[in-house]
Amino acid sequence: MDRARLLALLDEDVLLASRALLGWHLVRGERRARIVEVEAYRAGDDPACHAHRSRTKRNEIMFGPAGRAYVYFNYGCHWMLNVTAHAQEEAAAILVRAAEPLEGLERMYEGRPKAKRDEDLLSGPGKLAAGFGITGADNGTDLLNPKADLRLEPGMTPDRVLTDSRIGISEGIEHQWRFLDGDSLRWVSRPLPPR
DNA sequence: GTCCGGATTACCT
DNA sequence: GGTAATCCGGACT
Repeated sequence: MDRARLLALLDEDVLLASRALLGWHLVRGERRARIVEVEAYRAGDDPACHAHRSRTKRNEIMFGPAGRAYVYFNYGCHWMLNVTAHAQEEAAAILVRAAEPLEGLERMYEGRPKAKRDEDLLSGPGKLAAGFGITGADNGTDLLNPKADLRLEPGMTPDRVLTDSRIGISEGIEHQWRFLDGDSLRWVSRPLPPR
């Protein structure tokens, strides 16, 4: 999976792109982590998506090109990192929920001073943003540009992908649009429910 | 394991 | 001016 292939998937189908995004590396300076958990959101048939109701100042990045960072603040204390998908009217995004720290863990602990174990560093969307120092200033970054400060790089594709309902929403819970690397469950934001 | 406060943004009335 | 928001961390049991 190279950048061109991921970008094509982002333009075509946010659900396939979400699966494909698992295993990619999120890189900033000396910090590097492998994405192990994501969620898909899309405007057309998904009331949980910020772009479902209307285009606003907050969500307008989602209406632009695919592969950009959509960063927003919520609950008064947490930044969230999304990757935009689709194009133009078909607004969609992929929320990056958790990653396995690979390099630059000392820098991640600086952003997450209360973390006690490596598993606490990036195991949640707010934690991940804090560990990478992601804020609204990163909104709109082209994550597939190899020269970008914050970017995506190809990594090891998971052998098996698990699905679940998305977390923290009230509508659209019937969709199994949470995707996890089945062999990296120690790094995810919350365990899968028993089934 | 469960509960509960947090403190900002931007959308809406 | 009100409120809801793709949640986290600390304090408990």
